[in-house]
Amino acid sequence: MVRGDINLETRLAFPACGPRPRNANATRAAILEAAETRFSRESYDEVGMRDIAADAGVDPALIVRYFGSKEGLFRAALESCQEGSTLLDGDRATFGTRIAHELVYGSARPRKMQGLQMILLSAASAKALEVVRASSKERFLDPFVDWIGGDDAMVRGRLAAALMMGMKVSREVTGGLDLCEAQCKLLEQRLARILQDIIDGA
Amino acid sequence: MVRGDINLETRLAFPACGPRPRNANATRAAILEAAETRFSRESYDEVGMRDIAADAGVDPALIVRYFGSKEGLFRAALESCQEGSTLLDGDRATFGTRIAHELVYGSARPRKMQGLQMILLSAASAKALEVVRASSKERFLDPFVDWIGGDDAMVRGRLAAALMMGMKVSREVTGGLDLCEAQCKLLEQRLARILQDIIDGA
DNA sequence: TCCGCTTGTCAACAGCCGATGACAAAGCCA
DNA sequence: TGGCTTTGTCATCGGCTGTTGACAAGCGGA
Repeated sequence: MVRGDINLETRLAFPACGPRPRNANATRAAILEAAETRFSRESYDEVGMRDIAADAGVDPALIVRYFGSKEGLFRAALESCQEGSTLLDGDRATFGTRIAHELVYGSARPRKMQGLQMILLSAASAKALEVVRASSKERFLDPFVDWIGGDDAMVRGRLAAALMMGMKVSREVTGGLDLCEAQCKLLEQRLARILQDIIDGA
Repeated sequence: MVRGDINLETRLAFPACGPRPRNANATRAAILEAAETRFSRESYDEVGMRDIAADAGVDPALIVRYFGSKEGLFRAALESCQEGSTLLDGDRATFGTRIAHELVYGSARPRKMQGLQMILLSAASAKALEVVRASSKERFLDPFVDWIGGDDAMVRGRLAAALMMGMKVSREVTGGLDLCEAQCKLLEQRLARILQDIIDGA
């Protein structure tokens, strides 16, 4: 988060506190971080380069300089995001419960599934879909399938991934507020068992 | 499909074959049909009013006249679509197999799940999401939950809907070409059983 | 000190978008 | 026939988008 001697908050609070310090690495990183956040909360089409630039406290032209284009930035953000995925961290036997809890009770703007969120949000946009298609398989699905293991791991990975993504979409669509406490708990339990059954191959 | 004495194909082939016949109902219907098709194939943000107008062989200004705005047209298209949903037609005991077959082997541009596809594609756009939130529950989820029945029908409906939507997204993201015949068959079987188990409350 | 490369800033471009309002023509009714 | 409403056409608006190129300023090496 180093960007010269002036941090993001200060810069946002006092936009006219002088020109941006010359630091290419920090600037690049700031843009990338802003892009990850934006693209995991809004769809590709909705996010403007000026938005990202403003978040990073940077001139929009610098995005083009460092990432070539909006599509290039999206690609970089997607790849950067998925590297940090912690989906598969933890005991295999508790995979279902962990994921189910995250899906039912987790923050609507999680850090854990940021890559998944980006894929989901931008799957609707043709341009972004190209990028997603090119990298989601090897960066998300393949590791997941490897982690599952076994003959029909691809099928099981596909099922589990579909269920996870569907739960996210479903929550997005309904606004996430239409179930009472008991129903949430029940949903969590059933979801956990289904997920676990899928990866266990039951 | 009646629109004066000149049908859509003729009009597209000969765009200069005279002014559009004066027929408000037919024009409205043509716009609505074009919108349904477009919105179920591309996201809300990607579809332009000029695209829809061109498909319907209509001046873009007429869309505003008849539906108020792009958002109004989307709302109308969504409502019109979901009325014709045939998801729940058929024997309850074969629900899983029917849906699974449709999800695995069905056309990428189905007529059956057009409403679902619209919801999915446009859930990423903030403006469309408002509309979707307002009507998807009562027009899609509630009938589904009623059809399932029982105490925890809401939870089960949610799970099944999530799985269905997730499969659609998953297929979209991967391009739908990454499984061999045997794997498709296996996927279909497992999906069918999981779906059936969900609605049966197992 | 001067040069050259890097980095940041700014104004502007072409293109698309949704939406508006003026206008023309068709059809209907008195 | 004359007038009114409905329907369709067209030009255009303001705003936003991604992208570009000119320009300025910092900074290190000769």
